[in-house]
Amino acid sequence: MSEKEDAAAGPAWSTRVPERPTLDGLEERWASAWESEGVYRFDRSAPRERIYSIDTPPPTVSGSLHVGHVFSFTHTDLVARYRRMRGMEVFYPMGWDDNGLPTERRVQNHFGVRCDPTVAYDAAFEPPAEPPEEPIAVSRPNFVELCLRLTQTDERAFEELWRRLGLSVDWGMTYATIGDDARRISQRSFLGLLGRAIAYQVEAPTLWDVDFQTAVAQAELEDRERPGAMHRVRFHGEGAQPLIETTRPELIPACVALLAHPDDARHAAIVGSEVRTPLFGTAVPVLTHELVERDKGTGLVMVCTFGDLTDVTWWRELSLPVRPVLGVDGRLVPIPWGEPGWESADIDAARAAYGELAGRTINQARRRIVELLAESGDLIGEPQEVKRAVKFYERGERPVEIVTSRQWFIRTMEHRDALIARGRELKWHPAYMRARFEDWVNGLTGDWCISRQRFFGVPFPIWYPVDAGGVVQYDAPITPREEQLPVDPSTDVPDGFQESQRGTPGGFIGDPDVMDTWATSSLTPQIAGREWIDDELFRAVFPMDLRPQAHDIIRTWLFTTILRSHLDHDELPWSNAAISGWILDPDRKKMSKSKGNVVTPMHLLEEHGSDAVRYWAASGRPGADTAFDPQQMRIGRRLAVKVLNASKFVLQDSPTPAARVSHPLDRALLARLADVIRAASESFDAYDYTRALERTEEFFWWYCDNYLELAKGRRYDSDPEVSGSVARALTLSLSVFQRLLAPFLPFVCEEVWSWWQQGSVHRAAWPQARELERDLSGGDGELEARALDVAAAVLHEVRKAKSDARRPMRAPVARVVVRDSAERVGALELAAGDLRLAGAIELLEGEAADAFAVAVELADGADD
RNA sequence: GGGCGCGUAGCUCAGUGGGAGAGCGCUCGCUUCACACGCGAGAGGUCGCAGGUUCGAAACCCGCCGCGCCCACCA
Repeated sequence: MSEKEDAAAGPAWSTRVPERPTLDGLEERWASAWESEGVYRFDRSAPRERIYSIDTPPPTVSGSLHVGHVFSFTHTDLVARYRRMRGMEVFYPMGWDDNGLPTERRVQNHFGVRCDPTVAYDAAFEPPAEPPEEPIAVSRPNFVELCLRLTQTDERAFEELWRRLGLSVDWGMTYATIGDDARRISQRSFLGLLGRAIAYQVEAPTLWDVDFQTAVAQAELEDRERPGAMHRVRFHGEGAQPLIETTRPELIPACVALLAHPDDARHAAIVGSEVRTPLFGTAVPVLTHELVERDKGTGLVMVCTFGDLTDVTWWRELSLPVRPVLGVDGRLVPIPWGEPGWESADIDAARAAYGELAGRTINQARRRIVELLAESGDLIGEPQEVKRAVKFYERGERPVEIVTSRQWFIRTMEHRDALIARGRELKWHPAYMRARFEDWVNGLTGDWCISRQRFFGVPFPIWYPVDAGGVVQYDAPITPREEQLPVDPSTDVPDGFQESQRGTPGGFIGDPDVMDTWATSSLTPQIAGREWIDDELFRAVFPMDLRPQAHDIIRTWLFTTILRSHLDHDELPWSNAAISGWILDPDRKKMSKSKGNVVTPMHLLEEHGSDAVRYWAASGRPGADTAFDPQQMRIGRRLAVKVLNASKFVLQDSPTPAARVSHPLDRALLARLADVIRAASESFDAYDYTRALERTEEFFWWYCDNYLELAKGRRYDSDPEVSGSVARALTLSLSVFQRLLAPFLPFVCEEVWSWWQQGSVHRAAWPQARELERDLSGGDGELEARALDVAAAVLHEVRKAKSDARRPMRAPVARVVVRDSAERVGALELAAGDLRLAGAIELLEGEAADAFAVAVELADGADD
């Protein structure tokens, strides 16, 4: 039982049972009471072993929260509330992910500005009231300021929603991924990796989005089905005229080789020879490689600079030359035909043909070259329509290309084995989610590219010297001192230089890029725990206990967070990962805006009530995709109403409880309750909140339908031992139910708790089976349990008789004859008097164990 | 092509070696002194298909079919 704390109750805690309890208004009332009482405040003075720390997912603020957020954030809150009631100090901060492209795009449109890192910072800059036609160029620090200004509005709306949903976050601890501290920690970690040569810079083929004109990472790609066409194209050889098939004929000028499989006899004759490309007459070798698939197309494949990642593999392994034709803007660049690397059997023809393509976009160039190939007779047959999966940047609108550029990378390939081992150290909930992590690590094809050619993000804290000849010395980066962080090299000046030297011979330039958003998000445990800024706090919360997140970002957020912690701390960032599923609409598709079926979360909370929505969320098992189901919310609301009414029934006019529960039915009830406490606790310990809810809820309904009915007749019994035993069983069980349900239905449970207890239920002790030990000691548990079973069964038969006779439930009973096994009849004898059937009850012993039969005679006459 | 998950009542799902279950929906009944945001009762299923293991399989094994997600060297 909760200890009565003297005078701890504020004005919000009343002590009266209302006449007509209602759910209306509970959210506002208790959310503000929790805030003013500091119920969820984190006490950092607690020893580490009593701290439970959560690495909350920071939602992207430039967008809106949707039903899926409500779903998964509720799961985390269930665990947080359970651990808090178990006596843990719960470190449960909230972060805002305001760093990245979505915010950048919103700010551009909202204020009518564009970021130009070459512009100087203007401390007095104020955007016009109305966004101008032509965007105003502003410095990166000014742009970041505008981002922060806009995201603050979003963050307030998000916080309001989370409070209404009842997340037990300590709102005194929030962070933003673009905030000063996040930039400081992110830049410091980067500099550490740079010092250890784990971060490095290199000019290499990189995945490239031509619209955003930035490098992107493997983890940010997704496949989309796109219609394409397969073209059969003839190359020119001495005698042989080999055919290839390609979906990307516009890359023929970028062709550097043809490949066949080493065992493919069909092409053995030309392997080792040279052939010339159609239209351009460039000589390319015919080589072999194991990766070529014989049964695709003609068995000959064209290698270009670069059509896909396989081209990069072949280019690397076969030491092929490069012939880049694609520019960073997705258009074909001018080519100096005749110069080294661009030789041709017929320079004029090559120039003429390529002149038709230069400056065009990929799609335009493809259409034109098909016409040219048809005219020259090198296109064999008609192009065949094909469906093909094409890689897109997940936010992009055109396929990613591969472009050679200078980028920053973090070494991951050499750590793959260690990362797999980290994944096995981590406790996954559910366990099978680990396979997704291992699949991803095993499938990595290159180091993690972390630089982006964008503006709103954490800048690389790097400058480069410019030599006397004006050449940038990329190999000799200048780094800031730690205490200078965070720096923006586009406006800050490195030690020993003046601003006037920026971009001049003998001067310096800043690295123009920003980090991938995951390069910062991968440090959320360090950011939330304020590593290096508040090391005492960091030591208290890191490594954290829990990472909650959805399964779609295992390859990004979960993976990169493990990587960074492994590299910087040589340990896991957290000991448990709880993976939530997605919300599916009734068609079993992931709910998304494009489907037009997104319901706004605030509307849901207003319509059904927060407890009801939480109940629905809690019914989604860890990891399982769950259907959006308003019906389930109505059931949750029904449960909340039941909690109100059952609590009212137990608490109103309660006779004086005895010091101890003494009667068999009451003792049996408490014994079953102890089992439920054990089951719910075990489930919560295993992060299976759904099972904890199911067990508790199932028994609570049974309790209302059966035990409370049995108690009705007995609680005002003239014998104070009977009434005292019932009263004690009722108050003990009510206290337990209110606490077991508190994580799921925090508002209604706080309300009913306040009617008779001091302090918040959310800081009360989680129920323990041993609270009931004293009342359960002695006696014959089995016999008493059987008595309760049989009594409930008889009650059921009596109701059935009334229902079959279409009589009201208050119809009097003349006589009940129960026939059952000797064992069960014996048990019922203990409780027969407590059934209060208002009529005679006869017990007969039957022959077999399944002899249970009840004959009910209803009294004739009026029902009232 | 590979991996993971799923397939049980009209719907959403629980059930992992021995009685086929819950809630909703449906049908019928009832103002019952906590609750009409209620209460009581009832109907409803060849547990995806086909083999195997076992005295016994919804559950364990093998194969297949279907759905979803992730991954892949998708020319």
